[in-house]
Amino acid sequence: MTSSETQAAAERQDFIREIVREDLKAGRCREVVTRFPPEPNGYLHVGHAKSICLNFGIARQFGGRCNLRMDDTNPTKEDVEYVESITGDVKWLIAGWADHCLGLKPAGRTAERGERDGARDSHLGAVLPAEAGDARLEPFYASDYFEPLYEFALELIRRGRAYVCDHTPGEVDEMRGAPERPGRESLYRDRPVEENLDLFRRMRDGEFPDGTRTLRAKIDMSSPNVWLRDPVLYRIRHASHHHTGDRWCIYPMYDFAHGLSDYVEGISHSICTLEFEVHRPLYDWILQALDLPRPLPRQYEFARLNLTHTVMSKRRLLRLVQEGRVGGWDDPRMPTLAGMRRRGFPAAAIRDFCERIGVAKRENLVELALLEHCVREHLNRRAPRRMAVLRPLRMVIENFPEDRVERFEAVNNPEDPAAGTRPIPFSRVLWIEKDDFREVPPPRYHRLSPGVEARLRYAWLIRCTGVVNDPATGEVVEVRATCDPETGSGPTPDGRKVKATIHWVSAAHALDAEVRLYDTLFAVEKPDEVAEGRDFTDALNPRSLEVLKGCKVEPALADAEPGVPVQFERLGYFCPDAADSRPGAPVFNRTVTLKDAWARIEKRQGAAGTARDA
RNA sequence: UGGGGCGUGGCCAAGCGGUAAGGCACGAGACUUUGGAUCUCGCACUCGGAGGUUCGAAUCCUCCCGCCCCAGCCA
Repeated sequence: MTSSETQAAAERQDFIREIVREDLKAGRCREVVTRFPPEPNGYLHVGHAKSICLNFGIARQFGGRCNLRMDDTNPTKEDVEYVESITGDVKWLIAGWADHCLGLKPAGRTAERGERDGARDSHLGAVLPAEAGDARLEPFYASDYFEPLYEFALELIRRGRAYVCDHTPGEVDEMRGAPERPGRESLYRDRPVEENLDLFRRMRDGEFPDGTRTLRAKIDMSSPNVWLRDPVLYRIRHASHHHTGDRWCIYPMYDFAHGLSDYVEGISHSICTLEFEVHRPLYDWILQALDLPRPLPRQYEFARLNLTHTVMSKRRLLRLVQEGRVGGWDDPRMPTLAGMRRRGFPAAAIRDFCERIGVAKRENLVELALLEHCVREHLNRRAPRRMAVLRPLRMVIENFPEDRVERFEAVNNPEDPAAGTRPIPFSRVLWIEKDDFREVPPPRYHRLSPGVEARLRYAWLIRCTGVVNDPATGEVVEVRATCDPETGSGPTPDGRKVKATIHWVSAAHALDAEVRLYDTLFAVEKPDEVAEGRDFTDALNPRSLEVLKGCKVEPALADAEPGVPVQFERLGYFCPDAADSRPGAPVFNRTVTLKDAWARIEKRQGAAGTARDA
């Protein structure tokens, strides 16, 4: 955890935390229990990170806990692959920050049924890592509550608040009415309790095919809030479930399962996104209709995160994966936690980002630049510096003997003296970056060109004496230069200054590497807003991935650890790809570029040129 | 046109009746063996609009305008 995180946690203030603080002060709840309840039907993305940071952040700040729960009430869309990735991603994101607040439960345990103050109750408390001992823990599952949920449904029927409805899906749809027009009551609405009980039991026993009957809440078909027009509570689905197997053929709907799951786990604050705001009356109705003995959870809503140059809906991310637009859920261009991790984004940087974007109720579109800023800020302080040449151009130091090797001490991290130094070999033939040489330098370009003197990072000043061109294409294939060995570290003896410092790698000592450069997945800020008749995939950035082979990196990079970021000086932050990098054949992912003043100048000049031409 | 929300600088976002925080982005400069980092300065006479209440309004009231969400046996 960073010190800014400690500090910010104390000051952090948003409308939800304000409510929590008030609830605590007024004694409306004794402990703060939140939950993060994803449906295991896809991978987690930055939008989820916002929710995770909010829920765990609150638990952390107020000494409570946050349960990880699979909201798995729809067997047809969910899969264990997703519960595993979700669990891993959550643990990765909160590691070293809020893992002590992570509420899990002993593997295999389901809710305890019982009585409390004479009322039917069901409860399943969390186990925190500190109290786990040897017990194997796992996330909570809404599907673990299918039995108590079924009991709650029976109770609703007994109370005359729910009934079995035989209308077809089409009829139900048609009878629901429209937002400005009331619906019509089901023909089965006044079925006697006993008949409802019998039918519902037989639904569970598998006597009826899918879609033939539902259990519905008896509320108000003329409510202006359509979610109160006798919403479906249970549907029949003869499908096996990733967690409960074939034990059930009726499955509860979100609205019925969610609030009651919150209740079972003793959640105090149930935080979700804005689109559930209209469901809140139903959330409350269900809990209140049961006269439950313990305090009821309360639902609060905040605006979900939108990020420029990407899409966030699971449906669209799934399409990118299924259509092969990306390499998978963990493709480094994806806004998924798995993708960002593979790309090299530190969890702490993502948390910092989530903190900076704030929590409010207004719709928002956060610039990707903020996320990148957080990543750079984090990495600048800790990533070791290394030299790497991405697009090698041969340079010969004419006055440096063929057989000689010099070693310079290079600082590992100027931001962290404790990181020490390392030796880097220097010899007659070097690789420099193609970008660092121009035969004809444009205005404001102050790197190398014929006749110009520049600093070789950590080494001597050199002066370009000429070039060797490809006779066929005219392309520069070699740069000739002489070095001035009087110009060691520190200022030059004669006080002469040079405009540029360029990086280099000794050709005789360099390692070959593959480097993957990433740009935004989408070419436009709002891929969700494409023109009529076009698809969001039309906005995909054709240059989102550039693979460079034959890059030259300094010897110290031989033992770079997968997933651990380094800075390639003057270029950006990179980390060995966790999936494809091999000891003798490293593959680096570019996490993010360094801020680049020259690139900005070039871009501006380019833009000016276009404007003139137009 | 029913209901539920939301409108503060390019993007986020504080502000809770006392005279517009902060961050990102952007611009200028200093420093610099990363055109990196760091540092300094600049960047809303104004809070969707119009009225009203008040000594005083982004904050309270009224009306208007705009945007988002809701009619899955998805979550």
